[in-house]
Amino acid sequence: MARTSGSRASETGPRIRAAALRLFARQGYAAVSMRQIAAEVGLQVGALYNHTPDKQSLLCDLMETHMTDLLAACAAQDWPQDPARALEGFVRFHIRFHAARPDAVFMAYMELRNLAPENFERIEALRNAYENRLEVILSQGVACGQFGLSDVRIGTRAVIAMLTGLTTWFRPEGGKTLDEIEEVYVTLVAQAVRV
Amino acid sequence: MARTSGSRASETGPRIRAAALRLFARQGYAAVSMRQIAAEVGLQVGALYNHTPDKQSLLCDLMETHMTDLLAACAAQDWPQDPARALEGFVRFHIRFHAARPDAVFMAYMELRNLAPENFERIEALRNAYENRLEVILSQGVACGQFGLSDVRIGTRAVIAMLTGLTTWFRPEGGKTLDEIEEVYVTLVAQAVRV
DNA sequence: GTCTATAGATGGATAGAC
DNA sequence: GTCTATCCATCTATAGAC
Repeated sequence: MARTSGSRASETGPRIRAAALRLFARQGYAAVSMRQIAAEVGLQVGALYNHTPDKQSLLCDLMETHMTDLLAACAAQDWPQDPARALEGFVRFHIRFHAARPDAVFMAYMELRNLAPENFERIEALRNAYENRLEVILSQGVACGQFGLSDVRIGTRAVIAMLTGLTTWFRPEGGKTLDEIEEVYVTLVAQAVRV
Repeated sequence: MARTSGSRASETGPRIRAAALRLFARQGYAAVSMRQIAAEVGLQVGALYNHTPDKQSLLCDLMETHMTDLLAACAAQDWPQDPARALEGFVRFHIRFHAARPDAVFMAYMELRNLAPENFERIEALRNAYENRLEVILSQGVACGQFGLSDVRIGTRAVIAMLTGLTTWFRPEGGKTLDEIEEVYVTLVAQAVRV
């Protein structure tokens, strides 16, 4: 209560996580040291351990936060009954959500193998829950004859890979706006699965 | 000439590279130690340095070998004049080549950021040369009115991402054979780009 | 809650004997 | 060409002063 020293103490945790996210995404979990994270935040190494039990927990927290944010945002969307319209909505939602947080997406994709086994299982379950949203849409479209997909499971993975791949090359300063790219993807996906 | 000691000395280099490839793909470059690689081959650490100047060169060699193999195989294909048939050929070629070497593909994709800058540039150029093969096919299809793609550059990247994503989940022991999966992808891609 | 200091382990890479 | 032994840097995590 005596000190007001610049910022609330409770903001240090989030700042550490933000720095770790940046660094993990750019250099990879194994290549980033706790010292580097501390320096990025303006702390000494020891101080980090007031905010996380260890490096692995830091990674796991970031991954879990990203996945639960994704699932929450996905659930908050309103999903049209019509499969074709739902699919279009999914493509737009996925692109916008992922393009808005490239670091988290990149990390979530690349660092799965650096999770301890029990952490991996939990994160993997969250990921499957998300992909299931798309799989249900494709199934419904096939069931009612709107989509001509010969294998829903493969189609789901193909579409997810195509959409997520966008974040590996999209740069806001590039020639195309995100809106323009979104339109191209909407068309590509819609045509790919139609009868 | 005196010793025949089990195997030719000249096979040690390839065995080191094979072990490094396996480990880099499974755990990531930064997470793998030279001691681990040596143990996998049945050597002590110091002996590795008779076959590679350092760890970075080992990674770079593996990446470059993979990319030049890919380009050579791609050039050896015979490519139909007709864009639709060429596109089908590309999909089949890409899937087969990549499914046959999942470790190399995974490493080539994940470890780009661990290359020293000058190495990165060289590998990136090789990658662009490969993607250009697809871009040319799509351009020709658009030019002659067979494809309805609204942006060739985006389409190229979307298709590559979709195809390469296959290697992150395909397992030979899974329910589908590679041939079956290949057919699904051929259809998905052909439909995605048609007018 | 952050600091300094350090423990204890492990990393890449080298030297010299064989 | 491989071994043993080692240098030296760096790493994660902890201890204790403030």
